[in-house]
Amino acid sequence: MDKTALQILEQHSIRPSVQRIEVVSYLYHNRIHPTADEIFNALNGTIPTLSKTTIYNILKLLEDGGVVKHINIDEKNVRYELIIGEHAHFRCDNCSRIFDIPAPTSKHNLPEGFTIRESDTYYQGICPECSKKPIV
Amino acid sequence: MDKTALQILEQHSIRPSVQRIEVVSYLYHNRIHPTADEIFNALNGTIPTLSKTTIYNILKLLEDGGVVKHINIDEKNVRYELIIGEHAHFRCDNCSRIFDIPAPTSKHNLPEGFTIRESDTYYQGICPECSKKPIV
DNA sequence: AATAAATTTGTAATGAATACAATATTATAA
DNA sequence: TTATAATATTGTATTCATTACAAATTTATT
Repeated sequence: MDKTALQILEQHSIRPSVQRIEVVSYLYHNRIHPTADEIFNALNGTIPTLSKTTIYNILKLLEDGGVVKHINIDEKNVRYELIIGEHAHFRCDNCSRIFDIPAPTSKHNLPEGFTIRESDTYYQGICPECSKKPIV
Repeated sequence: MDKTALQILEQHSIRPSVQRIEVVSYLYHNRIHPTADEIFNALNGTIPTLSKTTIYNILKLLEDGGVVKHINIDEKNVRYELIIGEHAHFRCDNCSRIFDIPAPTSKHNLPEGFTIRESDTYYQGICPECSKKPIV
């Protein structure tokens, strides 16, 4: 049982359960911005009775509770990550992996009247590993 | 028949057709970042035989040809816009409309080895109109 | 006009996400 | 503890955007 995951849930006043702890633990230890499906497949081994609906339920709960954030960089599926310090996302055109990248230092040019709640920066290009090998 | 839309297609070496001209024309005159479904519904009146598959086909063709770009700010549907000058996108939390906003002046903090092909900035918050009226 | 190529269309399939009701688990009251 | 209420999980069915694919139509070429 993951102590850190339990703490994260408690800090956000979300009642822990085996399933919730496992989801948070998975996101904590696998910073790969997984889809709901990937999380389900990863946890189905340890929790054989797991249902995919539960994953969706928990992700919604965690998002409402401010524990996770979804990422729209991939047009197929929604991806999720634990909310950590501010950063940007980089998706490699070649291997499709998503990397956490330091956020740019930006001066926003917002017209009069707009109020920003959140700002996200998405990069696309080639990651260091794929730069070294010939593009498939 | 929209002369401008025809020109845009010709500039990108895409053979014109009634359907293609109408899609480009719609995107040119309606800067609302529509979904494929919205485009279909808007054009189905003028082209009664129109098929939704055609809209998807054309959007893919236009995207490959560098005429349009898709936007992932909305987790439900993919949205489209004509490629114009660089700008950021702002989605209003209240009315869900997407606004074109001047791009921020950014100094990117890319780690060694990453190469950027494209960078997108997405804002979320409250638009001027919704700031004035009480939030629903 | 005949034939080939390109485009559009309709239908069926896919697959992520949601709705919902049933079951199981946990907390609370007696 | 036992009974009851509240919460959480699960399975199934549904929705809906998108894609696959083949037939029909339109446009270009010989």
